[in-house]
Amino acid sequence: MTTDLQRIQGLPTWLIGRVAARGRGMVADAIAAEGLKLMHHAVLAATAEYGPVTQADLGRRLAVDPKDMVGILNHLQEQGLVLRAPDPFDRRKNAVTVTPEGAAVLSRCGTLAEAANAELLAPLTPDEREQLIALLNRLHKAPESLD
Amino acid sequence: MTTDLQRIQGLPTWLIGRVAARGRGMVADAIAAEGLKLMHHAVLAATAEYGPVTQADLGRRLAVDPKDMVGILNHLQEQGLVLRAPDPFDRRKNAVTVTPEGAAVLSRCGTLAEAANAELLAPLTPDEREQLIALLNRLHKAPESLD
DNA sequence: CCGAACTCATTGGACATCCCAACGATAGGG
DNA sequence: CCCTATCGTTGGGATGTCCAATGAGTTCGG
Repeated sequence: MTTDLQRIQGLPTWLIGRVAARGRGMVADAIAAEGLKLMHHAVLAATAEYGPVTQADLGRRLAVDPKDMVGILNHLQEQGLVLRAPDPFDRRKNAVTVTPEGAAVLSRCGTLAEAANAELLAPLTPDEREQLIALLNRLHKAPESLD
Repeated sequence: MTTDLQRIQGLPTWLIGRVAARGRGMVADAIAAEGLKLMHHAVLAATAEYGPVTQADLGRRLAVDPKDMVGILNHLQEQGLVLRAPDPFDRRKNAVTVTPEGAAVLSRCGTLAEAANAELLAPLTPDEREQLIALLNRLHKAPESLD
């Protein structure tokens, strides 16, 4: 007999949620050594990639609420990792850029995050890790054609 | 050249987190039709499985904070889906049981949740779905021997 | 040129989750 | 009969996600 609980806990969404929560915690612990939270790390990386970029743009690319983006950038700015400068061509916008120190922190955090990922995937063989990533990529890229 | 952003967004933890968030939302939307939240559904299912069970037991099994368990059970009880009766053998405890209506809602929610899961995994073949579940199970069962 | 509609950054609040700490009532072991 | 532990409950705080609204500024149609 299959119970309702087993029915739920055997569901892929439940399983994925559990693994995601654990991985999230592991990466968060890892990059905490650099004083960054998960989203701070992502925002910093996106800022580095897209050069001078507006907050609204960052929010859209990372699916972060504008309100939360304000707080994240405040924190990053207080740590001297990013700069907010008024855009001379559109005075509504802030042009966000990465400082040299921000780039250095970003580089170190990337390494820490990769180490945490390796630890999470430790039970799998290299082949299996590629399988997992490939499967997840198909589930991720399926709905959102533009990202 | 690989940017820091791509470095992060290609990480398994990032992918899993995105897929988990989407799956969570899909299941939540599905069972919202029955007036239940995710945790309410899980608690209801655990209550159905373990028969008369104490709140503390439910909390331990589902890793839910006792404080939050109070609120969840209050809500379920207001909807007439569970009953809290004093345990005659240990008057500290509440024996939580599922009402017939709770069992009916639970059954319908299980079907809805499975439909949402099927939608999430639609891009994969049946074989690939089994692969994914097997890989996730190994990542999930690795750390916690008792669950 | 002017107003309507939009975008931008920011603020406010609603909720869920998680952690820590207490409390009165009750149970069990020494 | 104490001492310790557990149970349900209440309280507070920290964090993360989401939706609504505001004032400043921009764009576009008429």
